[in-house]
Amino acid sequence: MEREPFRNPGRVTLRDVAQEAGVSIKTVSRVINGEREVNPETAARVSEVAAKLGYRPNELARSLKGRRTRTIGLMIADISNPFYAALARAVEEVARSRGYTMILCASSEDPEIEREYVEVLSGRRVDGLLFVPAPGDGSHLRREQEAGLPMVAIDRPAEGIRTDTVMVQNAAGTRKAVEHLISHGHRHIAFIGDDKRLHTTRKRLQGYLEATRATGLRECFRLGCSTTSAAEEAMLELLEAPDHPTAIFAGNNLISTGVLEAIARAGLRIPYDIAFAGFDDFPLASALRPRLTLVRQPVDELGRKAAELLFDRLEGEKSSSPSRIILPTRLIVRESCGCAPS
Amino acid sequence: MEREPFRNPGRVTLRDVAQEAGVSIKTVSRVINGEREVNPETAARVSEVAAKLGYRPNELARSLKGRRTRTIGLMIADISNPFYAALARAVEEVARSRGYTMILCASSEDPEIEREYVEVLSGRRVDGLLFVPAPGDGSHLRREQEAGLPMVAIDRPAEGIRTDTVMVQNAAGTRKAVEHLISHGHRHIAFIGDDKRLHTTRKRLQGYLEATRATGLRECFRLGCSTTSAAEEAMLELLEAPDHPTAIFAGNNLISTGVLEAIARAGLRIPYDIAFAGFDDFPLASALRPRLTLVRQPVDELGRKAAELLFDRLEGEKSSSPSRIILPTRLIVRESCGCAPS
DNA sequence: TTGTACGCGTTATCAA
DNA sequence: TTGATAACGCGTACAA
Repeated sequence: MEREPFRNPGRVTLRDVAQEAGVSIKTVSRVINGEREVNPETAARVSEVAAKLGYRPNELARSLKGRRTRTIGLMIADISNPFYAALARAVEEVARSRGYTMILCASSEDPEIEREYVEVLSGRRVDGLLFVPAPGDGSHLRREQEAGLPMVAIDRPAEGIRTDTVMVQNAAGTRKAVEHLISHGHRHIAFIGDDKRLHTTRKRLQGYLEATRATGLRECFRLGCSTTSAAEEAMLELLEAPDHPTAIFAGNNLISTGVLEAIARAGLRIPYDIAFAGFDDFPLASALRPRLTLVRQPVDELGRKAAELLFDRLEGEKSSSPSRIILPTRLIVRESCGCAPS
Repeated sequence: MEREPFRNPGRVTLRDVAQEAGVSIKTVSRVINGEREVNPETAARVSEVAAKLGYRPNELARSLKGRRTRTIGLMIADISNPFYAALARAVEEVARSRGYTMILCASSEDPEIEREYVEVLSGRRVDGLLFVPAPGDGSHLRREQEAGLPMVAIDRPAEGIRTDTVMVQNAAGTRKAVEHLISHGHRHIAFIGDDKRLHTTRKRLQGYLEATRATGLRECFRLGCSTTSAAEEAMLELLEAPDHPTAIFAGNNLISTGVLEAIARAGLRIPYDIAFAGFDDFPLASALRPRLTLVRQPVDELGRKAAELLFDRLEGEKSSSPSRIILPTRLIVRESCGCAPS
C-alpha cells in the first residue's frame, strides 16, 4: 500500500491546489503570479480553488529561490525610548510602503547583543540593515558588509567601519541652546549628558563647551547618565552646592525627565531659580508650565531618510561611496529658558 | 566546457564549505549542528574552514525543511505611542530570550492594514502572532487560526473570533479613579475617551459611568479623541461652558497630554480650578507639579504574559481552550486629584 | 496554453 | 564515521 508522504496539515501548497484543480503545479504558479499565458477559464478555476483552500504562497521558498527576502532589520537600543520609537515608526512606514517587512532588534547599547543580532539577521538573510550602532568597535559588522549586506547607520556613525550614515546637528543645536541661556545672563550653566562613549553625547558636550568657552564661562558637566534616575541623582547633586548652576542643559529626553524631577524635588522654580533647556522635543513639552525650551531634532526625517537611503542602495546601485547626511536641528524657544510667555 | 552553475557571490553555503574542506555536505551539516557522530579531527577542520569562509546557515532553507521559522509577528497600532512601545519592548525581551525573532507591524487601528499584514506574516510563515486587534470585525483572522497559527490578543479581545487574550482591568481602574475624585467633593466630573469602537474605551467609560451613576452625578463625556490635539479641542470646549466640570478624567496617555495642554492654555490651575486624573502612568507624571494622579496598568507584564502564553502554546500543547487573562490596574494617587503633597 | 525537470540551501534517511 | 539522495515549496528553463 502506497503511503502518502507526510504533508504539513494546516499549510496548503501549490501542489494541493494543483491536485484539487486538476492542473499542474506550474499552472497554479502562473495564476498566482499573474502571468497571463493561461486560459482564463483555467485561471478562474484555479483562483477559486486557491481561495477555497486558503492558499498563501510560502515566501520562504520564494526567497530561497530568488535572492531577496523583502525583509530589513532595524536595530535600535531600546524601543521604549520615545526617540527610538519615533525612529521605528518612520522606518516601518517607509518599509511598508515599499512592500518590505521589518525585524525589530534591541541592542540595549550592548555591542555583544548587537553582534548576536547581526548574526541572526544575517542568517535570516535580511536584504538590508538599519542600525543605531552600539558604542565601541563595530568591526564585527565588516564581514556582513563584505558579504554584500547594505547597511545604514542612524543617529551616530559606526566605529571601525565605513557605512552610510544619517545623523543630526548635535553640536550646533546644543551650542545654540546654551548661547541662548547665556543671552539670558546666565554665567553658570551645567550640562548633564549620557554615556560619554556615545557620539551624540560627545558632540552635544562639544557644543556646550564651544558656547561656554567662547564666553569664558566656567565648565560644569556630568556625563554617564544613561537613565532618568541617574540624571535625577546627578542634578540633585549639582543643586546641593551653595553656588549651584543657575541654568541647566539636559542632553536628551530621558535626562530632561530626571532633571525636571530633581528640580521639582528641590522645590526650585523654573526659570526663576534655575533655567532649563534640553535636547529632544516631546509632546508634553508645550503642555507644561513653564513650557520647555528644547532642541528639536527631525526624528521622523532621520528614520525616513535612512530607510530611503537603504532602499535606494538595495534596489539600485550599491557601488557609490558611503554618504553622510546631517540633518538640521532647531532650537524651539519657549519659556523654561526665561523667555516670557507669548 | 562544463559551466559552473551561477552561485550567489557573497553567500557561502554548506557546499562551499564542504568543497573547501574536502568532505561531503552532510558532514559539514553535522558539524554545524553539533551532532557528534563525527571524527573530531574532521570536525575541527570543517569548523575552521567554516569560520574562515564566514559561513552562516541559511535560516530560510532550514525553515523550509523543518517546520518553524522561530519568528513571531507583533502587531500594534502605532509604535510611537509609549504604551505600545513599552509593550513591544517586553515582547522583544521574551522573544530574544527564547531565541525568536520579531517582525513588527503597525496597523494604525485600520482593519484593512491589519488584514494585509496578517497575510504578509502568514506568507512569511511566522510561528505565532501577538496582536492588538484593530477595531471592527476580525474574522479575517479565522482562516489563519484554522490553519493552525497560534495567536494571542493583547489589550483587547478580537471581535468575531475566539483567541487567547491578555487585558487589564479597565473598568475597575477607571471607577476607582473617578470615585477618588468624587471623594474630593467633585460633583461634575467629565470623561474624555478615545474612539468608542475600542474595547478599552468602552470599558473605561463603563467604569466612569458606574462611579457617577452610583452617586447620582451628572454624566459628561466626550469620545472619539484618538489624537492629542483632538483631546485638547474637546477639553477646551468643555472648559468654555460657564459651569464647566470641576474634575476631568483622561482616558489614556495621549488624551492626558491634550487635556493638560488645554487646561494650561485656559490658564486654569490643577487641582484648584480643576482636578485631574487619567489612565496610563508615565515617567514624567511624578516630575510635574502637581504630580499627576493616574491609573497604572502593568504594561510590561501585559506584553510578557502575552508572549509567554504564545510561546507556551507554540512549544507545548495547542489544544487547551482559549484563556483570558485580566491583569490588575492600580490607582497611583498623587496630587492632581487634590490630595496634598506627601 | 500547459507541463516536466531542475535548483535554491538545508535536514533526514539510509546505505556504505 | 561518512556520504549519496530525497524532500521542503517555489520559480525558471525548456519542452510539449
